[in-house]
Amino acid sequence: MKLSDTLTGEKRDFVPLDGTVRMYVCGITPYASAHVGHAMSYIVFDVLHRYLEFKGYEVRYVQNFTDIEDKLIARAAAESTTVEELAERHIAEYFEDMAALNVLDADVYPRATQEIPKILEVISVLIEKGFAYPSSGDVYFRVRKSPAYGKLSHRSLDAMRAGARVEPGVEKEHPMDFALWKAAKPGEPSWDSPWGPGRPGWHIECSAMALRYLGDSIDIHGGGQDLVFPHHENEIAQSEAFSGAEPFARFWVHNGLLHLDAEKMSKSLGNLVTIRDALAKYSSDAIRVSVLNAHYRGPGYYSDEALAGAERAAARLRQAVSVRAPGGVSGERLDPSAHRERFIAAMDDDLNTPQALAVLFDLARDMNRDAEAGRDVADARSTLLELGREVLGLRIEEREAAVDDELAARVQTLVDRRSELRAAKRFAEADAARDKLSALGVTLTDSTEGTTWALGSPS
RNA sequence: GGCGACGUAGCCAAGUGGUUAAGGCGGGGGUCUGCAAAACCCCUAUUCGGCGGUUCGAUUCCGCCCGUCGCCUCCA
Repeated sequence: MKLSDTLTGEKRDFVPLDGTVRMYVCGITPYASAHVGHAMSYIVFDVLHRYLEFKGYEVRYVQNFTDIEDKLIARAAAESTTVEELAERHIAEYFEDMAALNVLDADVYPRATQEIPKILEVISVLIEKGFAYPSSGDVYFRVRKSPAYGKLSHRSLDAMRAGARVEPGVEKEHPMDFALWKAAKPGEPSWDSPWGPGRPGWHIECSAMALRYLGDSIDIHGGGQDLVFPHHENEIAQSEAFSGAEPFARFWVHNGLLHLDAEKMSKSLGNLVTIRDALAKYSSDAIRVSVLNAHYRGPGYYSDEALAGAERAAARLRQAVSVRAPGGVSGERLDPSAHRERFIAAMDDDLNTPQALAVLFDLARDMNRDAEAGRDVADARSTLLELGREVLGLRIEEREAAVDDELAARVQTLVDRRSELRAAKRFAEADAARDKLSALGVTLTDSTEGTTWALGSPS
């Protein structure tokens, strides 16, 4: 398959270094509930994960939690709790959110606070090699020592220097030098180090975890586009300086950012919709469809209109898997192999999920049409479910009725009475019964085989 | 200011140097139904931001312009 690489700007053939694909995706900083922008990112990498496995690769997927960081410290203080408690709570919530979105688990979920020895090792080696220097309890990375600094984000040190913010009271050799280790302030969580008590800087934890769990050279490093600079730029600099191995990551994969009302959804802007908010209104299939309906590298848009449309689209797939030829099949069958090939070709082309989804919709239409014509669509149904579920992570299942028996019995009684009225052609009374049920949120579906009902709007 | 991305039907969104420019939503028509609802089927861009250039031919390649957005500071 072909995959885009932010570092080179190329779309080229993806072949793992060896039999196992090593994939590292930057995880969350667990100081707040995850929002739908996170959902977009992790759905994208979930589909990449799933597709690589579908292609027969073994994948070792590592996703971190940065559970010590300025925001966590500030938020914990504001909530009068500890950093650990705050992080633990949001990590647990994150796992629930991901499960609800049908995102497969990574193989390892390392946490910064549990990787301090490796972090200290990396920093020590960087100092030994001259890539880092202590400065009054802090340790900084020396960007001028790294000649290729800026290669990922495609900018020069000079260009960055112009806009660099100079923090007062910090003694750095260059404005762009960044902290590997931060001296502890009173009351902050800290760990002992050769440079005094402190905590890791923002970028070092990802380098340490990637190096520890995946090695010096990994196949895919992913994250949102907003991480390209400075986070990933710094990760490359640190990791390559530490190991001497290049490239640190063979493919840098970045997803576009989710927008809400024409602006990027971000924590600082405060225009957030949490994953829980979204799941309260829309199914995970709808959320996934809305994400996968656009290419991962472009921006995404979250709006009620878009999600409602995606909900209808997801329902279309769900409906298609239940179609059967009325009155038996004629012996001809719908052969889905061409659809399957088109789907794979689309996914092979840098994960073109909009096109892959389109193939599934084409298949759904063909199934409806052919079933009506008396053809056997069993193979097509298997293909639709295989590709939709395994690769795109859709559930494609009937909504849970979630109706207790007592209510079901009462509704059924009313439905039966209406059926009797209809049979007697007392339509005015029958319609009144339907209206009454409708007011209770029950939708009726009449067919030649009788009347079925469901809570809420059908399918 | 520097770097980068993008502008395709009412909305979202793929795509291609040249037979009919995917798909979804919405809208219109039809089938089904006692009537509905739901569902399904069909239709829905002579045209791809504007102006030039390259070419036999460009929406697709190049240049300029206009517009939107992102990064350069914490962010998936």
